[in-house]
Amino acid sequence: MAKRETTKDKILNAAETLFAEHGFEQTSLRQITSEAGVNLASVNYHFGSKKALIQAVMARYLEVFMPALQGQFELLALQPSINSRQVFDCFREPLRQLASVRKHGPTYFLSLLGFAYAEIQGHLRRYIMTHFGEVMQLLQAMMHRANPNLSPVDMFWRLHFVLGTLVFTQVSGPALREIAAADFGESVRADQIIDKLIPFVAGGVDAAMV
Amino acid sequence: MAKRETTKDKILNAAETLFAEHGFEQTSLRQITSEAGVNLASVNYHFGSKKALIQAVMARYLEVFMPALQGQFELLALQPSINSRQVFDCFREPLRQLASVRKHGPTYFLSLLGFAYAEIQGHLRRYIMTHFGEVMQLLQAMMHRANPNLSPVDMFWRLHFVLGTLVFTQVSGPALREIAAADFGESVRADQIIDKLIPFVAGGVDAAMV
DNA sequence: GTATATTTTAAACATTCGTTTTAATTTAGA
DNA sequence: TCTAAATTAAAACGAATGTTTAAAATATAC
Repeated sequence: MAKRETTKDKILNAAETLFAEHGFEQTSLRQITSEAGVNLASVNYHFGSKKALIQAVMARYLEVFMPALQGQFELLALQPSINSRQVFDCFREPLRQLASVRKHGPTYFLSLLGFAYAEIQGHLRRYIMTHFGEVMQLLQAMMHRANPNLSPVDMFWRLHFVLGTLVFTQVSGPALREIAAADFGESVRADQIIDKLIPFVAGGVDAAMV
Repeated sequence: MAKRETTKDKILNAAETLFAEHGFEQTSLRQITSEAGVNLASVNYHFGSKKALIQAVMARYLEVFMPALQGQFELLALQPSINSRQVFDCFREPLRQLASVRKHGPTYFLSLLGFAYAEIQGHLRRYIMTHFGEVMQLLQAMMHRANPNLSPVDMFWRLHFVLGTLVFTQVSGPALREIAAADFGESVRADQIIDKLIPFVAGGVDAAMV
């Protein structure tokens, strides 16, 4: 039967694509409703406000991604010894699974996360901490087991450096991929950047603190 | 005699502070002219447009920073062997010298750079490449000498990861410093973050490519 | 000192944005 | 089928933005 796509879903899908490509603030409700083929007012009718729409778009992914990530962490926690590389590799499978949410789910999600952090820093941090605090604590615990010599405050900073790298890469990803393709003749798919990213951040986290 | 501060300079100083604190797009011309105590229209009279004002603010720092950085690179190039850590340490002194431009020059500059990259990616990249291409080529040469085993394309990506880390750290710096101070009781001055950053990025660049 | 050029000022302009309103239309329940 | 609720539609609102205009004020040159 496959019931016809509802207005709410049309908005979510159009918003997600535009948000991932141009950011939240750069995308207007008129662009979204035009792309979705619905009336402008329906966003406020179904979601209440633009901010609530943004949150709904993020939630659709986070509710799939976070439990999957937690599962990976719990699996890794069984190991007798852990290193940073293994912790970051935990992100791969949950990220891949986002393809079930939407065709380009993995790419979209990272891009959304990047813009969310860059544009509305405080809100996203608070949302993640209140809704998925357990996963974040697990991440911290894993990182500490992987690097017990690093002080908590130094680990705090390095984890945010990691986040920064991820965020920036996704936000400026299309432009960088274009340059890389032009300069080196090597075109990198969006979902392959994480293969270049993980060794880098693992190396950074494991670096000696001078 | 210390001639009275001209309108143009008043605008530049007010704009710089507000840009560094809230970003370019988040800062309106009315905020700037109000803070500077000048008329709204004087921005367009003296600079032509907001975009030109942004460029003027950035240029004031880049024209001091880039030649100083080039000097450091040329000094390092004389060494028989080079490692990544030494390359990144080259940024310290030029950054410190920005205090001569303005009281909080070093902090402002990094913050501006962060916002510039996050908000108007293409423009800044193009501006830097056309005006300071020689310095950027020197940086690439230095990094290649420090890590000859890394392919050019991999080095390209890692350098942009580094930039991303820097950018993000500065943009979300105030919020992060606040959290760190609250959670760990350790308050870090803005200009001290770079001490935590350099080992991280050096470790990331030197990581083995799996 | 006067005329010219430069700068400052106040006001309005033209867009764009998220949101609200009000009426029309569709859907669902009795 | 009739009625009430839910949804869609068109239009306008109110606020904010960068920019332009045209007159007033100031500084500069002869």
